[in-house]
Amino acid sequence: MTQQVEATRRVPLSRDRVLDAAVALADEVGIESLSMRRLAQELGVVPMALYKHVANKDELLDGMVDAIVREIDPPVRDAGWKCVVRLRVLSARRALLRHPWARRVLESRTNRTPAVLGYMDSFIGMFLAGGFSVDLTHHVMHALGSRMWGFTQELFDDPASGNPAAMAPEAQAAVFREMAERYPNILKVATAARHDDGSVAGQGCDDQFEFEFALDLLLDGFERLHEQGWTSQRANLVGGAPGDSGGPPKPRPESV
Amino acid sequence: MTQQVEATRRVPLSRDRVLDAAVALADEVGIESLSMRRLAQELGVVPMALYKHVANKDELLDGMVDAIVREIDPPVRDAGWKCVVRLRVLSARRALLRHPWARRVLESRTNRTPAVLGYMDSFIGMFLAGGFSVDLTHHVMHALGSRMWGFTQELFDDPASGNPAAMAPEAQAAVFREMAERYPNILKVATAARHDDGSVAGQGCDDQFEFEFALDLLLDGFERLHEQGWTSQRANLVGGAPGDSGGPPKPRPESV
DNA sequence: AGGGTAGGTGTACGCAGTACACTTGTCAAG
DNA sequence: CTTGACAAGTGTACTGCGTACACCTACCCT
Repeated sequence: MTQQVEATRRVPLSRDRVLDAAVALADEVGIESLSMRRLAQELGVVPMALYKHVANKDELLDGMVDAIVREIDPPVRDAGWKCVVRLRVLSARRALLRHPWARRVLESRTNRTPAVLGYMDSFIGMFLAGGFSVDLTHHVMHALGSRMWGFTQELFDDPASGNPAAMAPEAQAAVFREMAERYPNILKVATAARHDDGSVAGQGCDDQFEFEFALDLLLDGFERLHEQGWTSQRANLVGGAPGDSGGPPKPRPESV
Repeated sequence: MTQQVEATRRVPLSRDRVLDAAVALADEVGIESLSMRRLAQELGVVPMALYKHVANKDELLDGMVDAIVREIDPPVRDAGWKCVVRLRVLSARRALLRHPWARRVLESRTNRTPAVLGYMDSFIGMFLAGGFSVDLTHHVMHALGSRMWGFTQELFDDPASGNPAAMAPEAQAAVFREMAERYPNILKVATAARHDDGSVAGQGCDDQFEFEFALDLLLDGFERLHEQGWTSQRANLVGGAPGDSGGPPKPRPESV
């Protein structure tokens, strides 16, 4: 009988099991529905049991982020910095797209977890290995910002339609007319983006294309600065703008 | 006596009064401590009273965002697109910096409020007025992304120190040693960024500089594409990559 | 004078995170 | 074989949240 109980006995929880379950649950029901109680239930356990394996919910979220970040491929070897960086970012993008909630969580955290730091460190290393100065690398990392993770914020998601097709065509037309009047420019680019791929209701534009467009624009900018031997003339902080060292971005002090 | 009561009687709530109080409270105690209950208390009113003026908390947050967005200056007139865009973004940045919580709220919302749409519309208008094609404008807006609002995500905030100076120097040294071992590249750029302005404990780098650096890098990129008459050859979606129309960003289909 | 209505109130519900004291299962040492 | 320590899981309870719903009340218009 004892044996039977042991046979039925669940495998004990562990931090990894908790984290994996949390990731799976978030994938399934969305991050906003991920609660300690719900997760516990999923694991067939009482809520407080989780606290034996994670300190609190924040630490749980950190662990989830770390798990995703570890999915990102390591940098490819023996290639130019541009290619290495590009592929790495696109790998990150793939990982993040597998878990749509990851973007939000990553943004909400003041990321100091090991995997995140490790990723950033190796990211910096890619530029340094490519011959970038520490100075330029620093600014370039800032310029890349969260695009390092492979996401854009789609502030722009299909502005014309609330629920794509789930409203009466008359109401749809009314919304459309209203938009045309109030936000003519948005409408222009929205409709232009659309009849490229024919659909009105579907996804307005190709996110992957937009992402790579922006990424390449930045990388090309970095390349130009690097070739020119750009360096941040900190002089423009204390005095007049010196002879622009050839590079384009030369911030004029705008009196913030 | 009735008069006396009337004299003491509070001015009635209104949507604007609620919104203003919410903004002020968030400025003061942080967005995460802004609750309906707390806000009601601040206004000397019972929580449910607020619901006579805002539908729910989400709508409250939307209203708060709108209030901030309305603080952004209108575009300057009679200047080149680059200057107009630049100044507008920097104005947005100033507005957002006045309310540190605004970034997070703006990001968390699926922004469809009037002021936000209005801002985006006029933003698009600036490029179109500068002679950009609708097509290029579209991609450029994506590339700008949330930088349109004047913020970077400071994923990078001073990686070496938890609480700047609030820890024992020995512990500080230990952390430092640990960092040096595990994240040597982060350490390199962090320390380099630092001794420029002398302080070790303070803000590691000049956010405004970083922001303008990235912004100008993008704007210069836009300018180059515009001058070249760049256009997105959507052909690369259906067939082979056509003769690159001169512009740098030419996404290779990377098999996402 | 009367009644509709906008604005403010009170009570209550369900859900969240988690503190704290407890039982239970496992295994090593005596 | 007992014992007892320790890790893992439990139960109960607290506080705070957003908000539904029924109610009151003071004012304006007829």
